[in-house]
Amino acid sequence: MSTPSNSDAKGPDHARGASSGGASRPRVSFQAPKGTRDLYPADAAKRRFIMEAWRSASVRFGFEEIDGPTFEHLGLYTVKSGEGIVSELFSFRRSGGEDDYALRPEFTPTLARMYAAMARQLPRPTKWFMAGPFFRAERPQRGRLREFLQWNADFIGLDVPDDASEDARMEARARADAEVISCCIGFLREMGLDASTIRVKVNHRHALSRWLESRSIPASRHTELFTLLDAKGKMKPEEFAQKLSAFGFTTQQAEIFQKGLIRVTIDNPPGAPTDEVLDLTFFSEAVAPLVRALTAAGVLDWIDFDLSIVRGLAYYTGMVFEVHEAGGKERAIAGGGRYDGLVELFGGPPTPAVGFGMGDVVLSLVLEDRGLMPTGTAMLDRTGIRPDCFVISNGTPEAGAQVARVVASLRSAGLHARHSYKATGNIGKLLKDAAACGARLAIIVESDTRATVKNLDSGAQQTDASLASIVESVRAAIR
RNA sequence: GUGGCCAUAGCUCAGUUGGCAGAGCACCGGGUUGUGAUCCCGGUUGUCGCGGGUUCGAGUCCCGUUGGCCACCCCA
Repeated sequence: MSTPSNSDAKGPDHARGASSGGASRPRVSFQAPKGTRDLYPADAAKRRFIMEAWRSASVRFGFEEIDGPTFEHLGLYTVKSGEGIVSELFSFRRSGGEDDYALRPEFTPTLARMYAAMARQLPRPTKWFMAGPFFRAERPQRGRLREFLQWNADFIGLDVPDDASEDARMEARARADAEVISCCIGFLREMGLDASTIRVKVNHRHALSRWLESRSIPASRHTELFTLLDAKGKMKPEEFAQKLSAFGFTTQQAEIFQKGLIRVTIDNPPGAPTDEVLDLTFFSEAVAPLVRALTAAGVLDWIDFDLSIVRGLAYYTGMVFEVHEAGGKERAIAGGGRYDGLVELFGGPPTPAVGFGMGDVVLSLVLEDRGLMPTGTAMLDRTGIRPDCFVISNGTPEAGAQVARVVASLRSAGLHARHSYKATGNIGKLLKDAAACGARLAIIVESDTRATVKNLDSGAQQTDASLASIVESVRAAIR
């Protein structure tokens, strides 16, 4: 390791090896790439916990699991989002190849591609979910990394015939919208969150569009209004009101947009005569079926209707929503909406669809902050990796000789059995080892035929158990 | 892409005007009490993120670079 450096002869470009081997080597970084995570056992358990909960909620709500490639042709993403998206992607070309690829930054294009390819033979509606890694070339900060997990659930097509009336289709869209939102809420509820800590903010693009149309404001300016509403929080109220006046809204009306929230119940729909400042008739008509469907699903108490939620994406065509921690300090936990034109854009038949995505980064922050991320044996239980038993010797040679045999027979029987790798015969230290790994039972081998079975949760112990029937004893004790 | 702060043992951190690389916890071994604790003794752990520069001498000062945290931007 004391080889003299020959960097003088190699020049500065070769003097940067992280290795101390002496000979020049390519520069190697021993740090993980920016915005990625190394998952040690406790971290991997958290990931598994979240992934399993996502899967469980999806299955419970009748979604089927799919997945696609983690990289796609670069063009798949520029079709929807334009060339500007490229700087946000990890894109690459294989050495010697001619095609450009990109690590997937989102799932919707893959979903639309997969659906379009099979549309003729898929049931209506089709309900799909997936959860997996995604990649975005953004600068990391709180709640945002370059590699993260995302859960997607999508409801594609409607549960009515193609020739159904527009009213029937509107009701069907609202049912689908509500089912997707309910699935998201069902997961959050399972995590221990509730309507006082989490708010689901919902808006409907038809409401604003029809309001603008009624004022003869051309469609070309609708996007401009969406952008302005999206930027609401980043400007002073006076500036916001002044810009809003360009769309015919008064200062008083701007205050309603400023506050955003419209709390709605089934008995108190928006557009009631009490709303004198801003005529909410269009909003009311747009969301009334959705309010009914959310009520039927039992989740209306989680919902705030919020006129300022627009989502950045141009492709949303109806309901849009975001899920926020009630304190409003974190980034959005989840977001989604209706995108009725997207499947067609990817070569499929005209197909209404609604879905959402939820990342693991903000979710984890919220769960950790509220003490809802399991730790210790609770996490081992939730992820199914808690040891059933920990086999130790009482320190005598004849007992010590039996440990490996006992462990092997327990493992052959399908039990999760561990033992100590320590040299000590100190029973107190070995029990500490057993408790540290979260084992339910400790088996203290006492001789070449007998053992003590100790329940590490209760402290109760059964003495003089037979080694010959140890598997049955363990099964009985952990039942 | 822009800006601020930061990087020393496995973890949390100290390290004075530049002068021998440190503490607690953790971990490992031994001892005591046949039971997870307490206690006692001993021990391991360092490319001071990386690469240059200044200097007799750099963890410390300077430059660059990588990574982290935070804000802006963006947010599928």
